[in-house]
Amino acid sequence: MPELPEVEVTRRSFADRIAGATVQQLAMGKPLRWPLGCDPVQLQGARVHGVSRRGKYLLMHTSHGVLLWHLGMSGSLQFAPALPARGVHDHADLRTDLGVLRLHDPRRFGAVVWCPDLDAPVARKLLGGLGPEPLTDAFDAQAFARALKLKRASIKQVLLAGDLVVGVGNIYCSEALFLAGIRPTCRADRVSVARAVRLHAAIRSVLERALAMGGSTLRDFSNAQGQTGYFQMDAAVYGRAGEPCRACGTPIRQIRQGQRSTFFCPVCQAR
DNA sequence: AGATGTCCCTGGAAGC
DNA sequence: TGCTTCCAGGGACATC
Repeated sequence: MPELPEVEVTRRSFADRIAGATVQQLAMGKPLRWPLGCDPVQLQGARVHGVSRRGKYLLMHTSHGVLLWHLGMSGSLQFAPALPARGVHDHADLRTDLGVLRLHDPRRFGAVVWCPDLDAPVARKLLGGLGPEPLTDAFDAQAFARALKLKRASIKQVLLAGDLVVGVGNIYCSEALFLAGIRPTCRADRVSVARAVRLHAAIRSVLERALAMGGSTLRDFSNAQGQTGYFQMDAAVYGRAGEPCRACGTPIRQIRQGQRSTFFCPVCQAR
């Protein structure tokens, strides 16, 4: 379940190594979340300039356009000089003169999408509505607090929506709200400026910590040890329904918001 | 227009 | 033991 920290760690693991490569062939497997959007032959001969990240998308900049990679919920990328024959869940192989970049994605919520450039309609559709990056100055506490005042949905759903800040997935959302002492069901416009500022800091703190641990997560993942690492992360509330809150001992409660599980401490997150 | 619900997909766990 | 059902997740799209 890659969230922003793992996507970033993934990026760092191959961006430098693939820069300067020339694409020989893009081989696609079973259909993914969205179609590639072009004939793979068009990418042959493209030179890879670099790989950046926007939210949970990886942007591979090439001489022939931008290739977007999304890991969905079960995707992982591997880049190596050579790889064994594709398995049943390997749905994209980008073969270059420097190695093969492979998307492994059992649940196929991921995607590889080609955009001629970042102004193209498909790029605008996928990237245009994204909010500020949480770990940059673009994510401003005061602006965040003001924006919350315009939203009536629950704070949990507003954070997940991705237009006020990107990269806060279901797991880190529960964790950040716990850290900030805010109940997930609280209406966003009823979060005071002071509490919004705390939440802003909590989001950064949770993501930065996960990013720092993401390295070990990814190594475990690529070593096929099984878990993706969220369970090594020692979550404060996520996945701990019924277990005692580490701060006050009250059993952690689990509810559903928008078809998704939310975890919180009813005492530490009183409102 | 903003909020909410639905769907895509598959493997693993839980329930019968 | 073997079947069925449920659940996890991000995000586009449909509906209210």
